[in-house]
Amino acid sequence: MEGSIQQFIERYLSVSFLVNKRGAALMKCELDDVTHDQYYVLRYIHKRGMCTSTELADVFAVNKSAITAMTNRLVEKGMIERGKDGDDRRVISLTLTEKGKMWLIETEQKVYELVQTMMTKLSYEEIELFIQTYEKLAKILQEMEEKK
Amino acid sequence: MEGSIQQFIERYLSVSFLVNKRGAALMKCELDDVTHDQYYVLRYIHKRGMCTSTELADVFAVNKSAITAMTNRLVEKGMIERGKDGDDRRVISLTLTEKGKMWLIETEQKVYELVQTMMTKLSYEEIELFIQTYEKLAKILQEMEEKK
DNA sequence: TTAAATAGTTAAACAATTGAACTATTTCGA
DNA sequence: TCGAAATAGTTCAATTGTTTAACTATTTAA
Repeated sequence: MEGSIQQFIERYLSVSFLVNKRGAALMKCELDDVTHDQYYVLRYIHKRGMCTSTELADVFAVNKSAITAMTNRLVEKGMIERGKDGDDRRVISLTLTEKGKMWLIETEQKVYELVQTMMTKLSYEEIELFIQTYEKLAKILQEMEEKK
Repeated sequence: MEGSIQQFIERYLSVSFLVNKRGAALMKCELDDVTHDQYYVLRYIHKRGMCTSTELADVFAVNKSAITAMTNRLVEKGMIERGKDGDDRRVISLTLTEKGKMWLIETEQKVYELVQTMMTKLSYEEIELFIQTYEKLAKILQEMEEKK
């Protein structure tokens, strides 16, 4: 039993790193001059409608200054814009520009096709179970992080 | 049915990115002055006993010059060493130094504990199925890459 | 035997990241 | 209510990972 857990850990470490590296490499082909990380930031902002630097830094588990740098690049590319709103004048809201929305919708299409070709090699049930467990892991990781 | 696949893709994209970012952030705490990527390179070399730049570049899906840069840093840190061996004098073999081995063994311990705390929140069967599917995905990705 | 292929390096450029110091604004407790 | 502490975001310098193109050295093969 103990030995098996060890093996699980070993297998998990190997496979998770590989799938991510290779997945990112494949996705990059569909992303024009936007990077992999930038794509996820655009996705997140779009899903939320708008958000703040602090929220992005929390969600992606990086420093706020990393977010400033990334959003600078996205603003330069015309994908997002900064705006002041709300009563708190310290807060800066980030939203997609029209160009950003257009780009995202187009790109989501391509990325979806990519993920779909990958997924359709598995059964419906297998995907369902896999994602469910993955989501549990996300929750567990978040709790572990909060404990620190 | 179509709608569900769309949702799977959406959920997969969100959760895979998050688990990786957060997982990497947690792991980083255990890695002293070695980075997350460097850790995986050390792991890989250790598992294989020795390997070459070209092999690393293939496995991690990056350019060979990226590997040169990384191995330079690992050599500077005294973790690995370059050696000539074999008949082909173009090939440079990469192996862990004693210090590198020591460090890896110590660190694997800590990382294993981390992954273990994560995994023990799931049932044995769930982990088994999850990793099996993950490994299938790795294989599928590799095939997709080769097709290009 | 020479042309093509392969293994690896170098250099310039860019993206992501951290940490510390900073500005501007808000919150809160005495 | 006032002043100190907290919060939101930026700036700057440094490190790391990455790509691309040009390069050296060696091997393979026509």
